[in-house]
Amino acid sequence: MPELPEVETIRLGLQRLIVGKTVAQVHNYNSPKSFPNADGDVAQFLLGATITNVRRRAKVLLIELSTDYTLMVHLKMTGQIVYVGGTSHQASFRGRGKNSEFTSLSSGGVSPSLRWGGGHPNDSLIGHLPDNTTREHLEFSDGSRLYFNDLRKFGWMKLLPTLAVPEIDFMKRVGPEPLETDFTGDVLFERLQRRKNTTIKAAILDQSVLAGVGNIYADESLWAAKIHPKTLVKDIPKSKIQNLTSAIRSVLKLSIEKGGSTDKNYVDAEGKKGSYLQFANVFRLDGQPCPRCGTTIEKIRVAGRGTHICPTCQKIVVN
DNA sequence: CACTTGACCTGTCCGC
DNA sequence: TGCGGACAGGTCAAGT
Repeated sequence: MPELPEVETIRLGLQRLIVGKTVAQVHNYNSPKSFPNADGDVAQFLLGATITNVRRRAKVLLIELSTDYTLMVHLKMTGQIVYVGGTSHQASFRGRGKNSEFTSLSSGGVSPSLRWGGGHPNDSLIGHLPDNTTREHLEFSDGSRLYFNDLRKFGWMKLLPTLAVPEIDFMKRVGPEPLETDFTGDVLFERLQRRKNTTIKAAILDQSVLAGVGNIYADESLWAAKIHPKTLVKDIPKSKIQNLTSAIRSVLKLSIEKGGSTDKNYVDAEGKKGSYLQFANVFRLDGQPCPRCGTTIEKIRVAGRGTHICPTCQKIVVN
């Protein structure tokens, strides 16, 4: 699920919702890849800590604490971070919808109808929490809560010293942020030199080449730049990489504007779905006409991932 | 080192 | 309706 725009959307929500709050309780359910229990170091550096900032690097969420520790969260495929505000009355969480304390349902933020979500546009993907997908859950001193849900248990939440964050392997390896102003075609071209003999799709999914692109935005960007995803990196002229760079940036920006993509699981920090997929041109649109030329969109497999292309707009170039 | 594949998990969907 | 297999947005370890 969450690629850069989804994680950024969550970050923006959390920045508004939890900065300044103090952690009063930590609950751990079944999260084999996360910190084990609300005891020991976790309790020492998490309990009583105040949230000072919420940052993002690539697809990783960095919740900074007054204890100079950072809560790192990776949502992987099905993770969710959901804030539930307000009272600490247990009864508030019973029943789906009408008594809900979810900010998304009480603040009038109604998602537009969704192509993929199914059901009524007001439906939340979230029932009362914690539920059977909840892996961690923080309770703040004002009674509001932050839930980490993850159906498939690929995701994790870890606590480590803020100064140690840049030292972990992933952070050292990860490539540039594509929405930074200094991310130019020249930069991407240079980064791609490490993956010259693989397909362009595999290359842009590689987080060491650039940060934050996943399957949805890879397909959308390659369609926008008119590049076949199976094209080998070495066969793509620099001018095309310039186009791809612009495409990646505009696709990611549009998705952030739309609150990200909700296929099945993704919701923002307030439980709301994102609507980007309504604006997608190829992703999951196999069988439908290409918006640019009308050719039927196909689904193929590239780099082990389902991949959507317009066979007319996107041709494999061979040198 | 560069590259590909399978594993991690659980749920859903599709065909028989 | 039930069952088996393929598949799902991400990364990592292990293989070639």
